[in-house]
Amino acid sequence: MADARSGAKKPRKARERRRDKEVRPQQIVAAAFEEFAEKGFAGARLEDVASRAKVSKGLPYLYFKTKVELFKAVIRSVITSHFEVIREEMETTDLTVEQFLKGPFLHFIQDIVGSRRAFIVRLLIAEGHKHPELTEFYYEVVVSRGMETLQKLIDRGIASGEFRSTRLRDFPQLLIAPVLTAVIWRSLFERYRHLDTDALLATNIELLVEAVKASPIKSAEGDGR
Amino acid sequence: MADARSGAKKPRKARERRRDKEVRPQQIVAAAFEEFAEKGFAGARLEDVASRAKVSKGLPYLYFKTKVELFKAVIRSVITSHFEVIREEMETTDLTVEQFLKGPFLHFIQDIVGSRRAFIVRLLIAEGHKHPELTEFYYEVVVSRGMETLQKLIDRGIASGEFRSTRLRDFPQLLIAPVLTAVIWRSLFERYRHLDTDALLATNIELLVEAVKASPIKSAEGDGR
Amino acid sequence: MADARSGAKKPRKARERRRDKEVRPQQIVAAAFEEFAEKGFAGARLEDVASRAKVSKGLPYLYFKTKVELFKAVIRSVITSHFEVIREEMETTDLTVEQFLKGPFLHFIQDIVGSRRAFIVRLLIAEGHKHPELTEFYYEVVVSRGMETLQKLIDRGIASGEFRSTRLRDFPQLLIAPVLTAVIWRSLFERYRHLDTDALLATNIELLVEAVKASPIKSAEGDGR
Amino acid sequence: MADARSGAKKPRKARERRRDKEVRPQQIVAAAFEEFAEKGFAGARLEDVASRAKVSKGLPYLYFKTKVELFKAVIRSVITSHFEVIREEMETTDLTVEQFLKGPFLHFIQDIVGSRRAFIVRLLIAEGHKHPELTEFYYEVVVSRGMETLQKLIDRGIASGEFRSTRLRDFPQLLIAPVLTAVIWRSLFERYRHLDTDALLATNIELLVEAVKASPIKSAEGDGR
DNA sequence: AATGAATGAGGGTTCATTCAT
DNA sequence: TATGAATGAACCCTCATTCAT
Repeated sequence: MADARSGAKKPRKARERRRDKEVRPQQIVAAAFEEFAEKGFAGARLEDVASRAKVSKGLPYLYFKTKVELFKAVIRSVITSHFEVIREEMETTDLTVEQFLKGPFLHFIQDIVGSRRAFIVRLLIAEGHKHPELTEFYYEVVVSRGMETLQKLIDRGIASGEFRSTRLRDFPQLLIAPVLTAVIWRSLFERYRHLDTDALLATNIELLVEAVKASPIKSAEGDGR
Repeated sequence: MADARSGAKKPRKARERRRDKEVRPQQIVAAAFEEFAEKGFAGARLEDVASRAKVSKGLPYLYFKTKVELFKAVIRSVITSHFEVIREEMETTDLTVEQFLKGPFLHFIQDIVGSRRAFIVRLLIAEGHKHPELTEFYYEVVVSRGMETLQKLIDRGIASGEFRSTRLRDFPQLLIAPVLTAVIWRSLFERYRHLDTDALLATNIELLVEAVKASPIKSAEGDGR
Repeated sequence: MADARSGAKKPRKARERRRDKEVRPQQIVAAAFEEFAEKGFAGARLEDVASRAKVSKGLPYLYFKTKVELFKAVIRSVITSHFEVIREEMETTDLTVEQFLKGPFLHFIQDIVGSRRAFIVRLLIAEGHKHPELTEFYYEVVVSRGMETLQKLIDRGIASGEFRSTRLRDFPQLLIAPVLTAVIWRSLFERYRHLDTDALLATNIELLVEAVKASPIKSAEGDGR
Repeated sequence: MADARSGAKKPRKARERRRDKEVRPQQIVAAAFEEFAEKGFAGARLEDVASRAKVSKGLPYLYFKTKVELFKAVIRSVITSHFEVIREEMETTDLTVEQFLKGPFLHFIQDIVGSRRAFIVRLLIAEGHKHPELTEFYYEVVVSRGMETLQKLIDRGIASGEFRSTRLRDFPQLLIAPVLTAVIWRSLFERYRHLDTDALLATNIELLVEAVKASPIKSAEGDGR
């Protein structure tokens, strides 16, 4: 399944061993991710995690002291890194804010919904309050920074005259809110009624942008509100 | 409904018992609600439910065959009834759509966020996929009808010329999305950063209405899009 | 096995149930005693305790929160009460001190060696340092009081002129020391070489008494014995 | 014993390795001793033994087939040799028996109590009955010989007229009994109440000697008994 | 209808032991 | 000889569920 081509008896195993050693935690975390995603924290059995990762029952404990520790590792593995990319882009782009929201940003959140990362949301909602440090970690790394960055983006739009000054600035959550809805719909209601989540997200951004955009003409007259 | 006048020896006790008989299940469901809300389905112990309801450990089994059955009863008890009221109002009101959204509807969703009912959301997200019938029930009774009703409302706005014809009509979820966000924020992140959920919800509606409203002047000129 | 004679189907069970409820903890402690005595704390399996007590695996946990708790209960059950009797006797007797030591006291310690209580010594030696509260409890209830009482006894002998003033008074442990030896010999070496523990204990007391006795005439005539 | 002068490439390493080869088992046994002493047989983890000995987890298995085997090696290592010295001295000394008991013998047993060797007592008491061969070995090498030697010593005293003929001869354990008491007191009760174990042991010997000594006058007449 | 003692399957965790390197 | 990753049996403890009363 991997790059095995050496005809000798053991060299392949040797290489695998060595690689395994480095990959094991990831393997286990990946398996745990699936199990947790499917069954929730309490519902997931470490034995199943192990056998999904094709290792023995006891091995996960070599890398993760407890089930909770493994759970945290799972959360961290999903969170890490994905958000930095879009953040940087957001701060360095030379697109207009509207273009950015309707382009890269929209794609980013559409991707989230489609990706397995979305499960993390369910996990956090379900178990978060039992693991405050984890929630705090998530808040610091993802939520807090995300909100800040969005706020800056909107502010930039306002400063440049592209947007009116509205309360959207104070509630950047509104740009994200449908992501949650989409994720949850997919995992709960999709089987009863299909929801085009891409369009849902696009529509939300369109409408919000429409609402806050300084219309060429309007700007001459003041913004009614 | 509970008026018993049986001339037995201990009339008062008899009456109490009769009342108990009717009230017991509610008592238990209420206690279960609290436990499930605090600890999730798997984390809640039937023994704790029982003692919270001040009944014996075995009693819940007289009314609910299994823990799952009890869980379902909890979900149903929260769902039931609360939504019918607003639905009827929505269909019979003679407010303009904008007035309705910014008035009764806004209050309704603001209430949800504040109420204990909000926990149900977390429960459903966490456990829903394991209980499809339950999810289906919830979908039918709350989600599906809710979306339909909102759609009708928006359509009414369009028909009356109050609103432009936008895709909001296809995604009434957008009017609700921040409710989820608010509920989850409250239960997970409030301790790190306060969020004014009432304002969040209000802002969302304002912005969406702003976006879809047919502005008197605009209508003459077309809406740029 | 018990007093079953009622021919009816259930009455016996009913009676048993009720009695069981009160006796269960004792039953379990008794079974635990055997298991711990045989295998030590770590070596004993709660499941074996349960089946020895003819109850289900989980029942012990209804009465004892943890294995350690059960262990403590075992220790307590053995300690309690047995020592008070001899203590009182020691303080109220009108025998001479020599008579008391060679009579009631000797019998008391001889009994200990023969009884199952002796196992407790092994348990404490083996596990005591891991359960300081337990050890402290044992020290307070048995050791400390025992030493005090013996000291008083010896002091009485000195005061009455029966004994010389020797350091035995400071080390009443010497009157007890062979009990430990006897217990341990029995459980470890008896199979290789028989030891008459009764005689061992008797000899120790004889010799110590001989050593501390103030025989006024002795030097002149030999020791009346 | 370890002088290797092989002219290989890395002489020093070679020599080290050779030395290691001989020292390793001792290293491991020493580490195991500490662990067993602290935590008992079941409580000690082989991994801790290994890391205390600064070797890898698997190495102990190269020298000791199982944990039990290692345990036995520990016991043997402590037993061996220490007792031969005093035995020889006992048989070749030209001190009087009283002098010997109050001098070298007393020092010997006082040393035991202070030394780490004392832990062995706890280990044997706790686990001995599970390892009969071990117990037998201990009995043969230490107990049996020790008792015999003491008996001979006492007999020598009697033969020389230094001692009366008493039952102490049949129970030389009495000279040793307080050692057990001292060891156990130290490890269990010392924290609650200090015991001067040296004085305890000295007192025991003094009193026993006093009891069996043929008083100058008595010796002329014979000891009535 | 109600109690709560009792059951026993199930899951987290540990650790002696193995084995590929 | 030495390493330490990996195995898997075993054991403590929990808790949904039953059932005699």
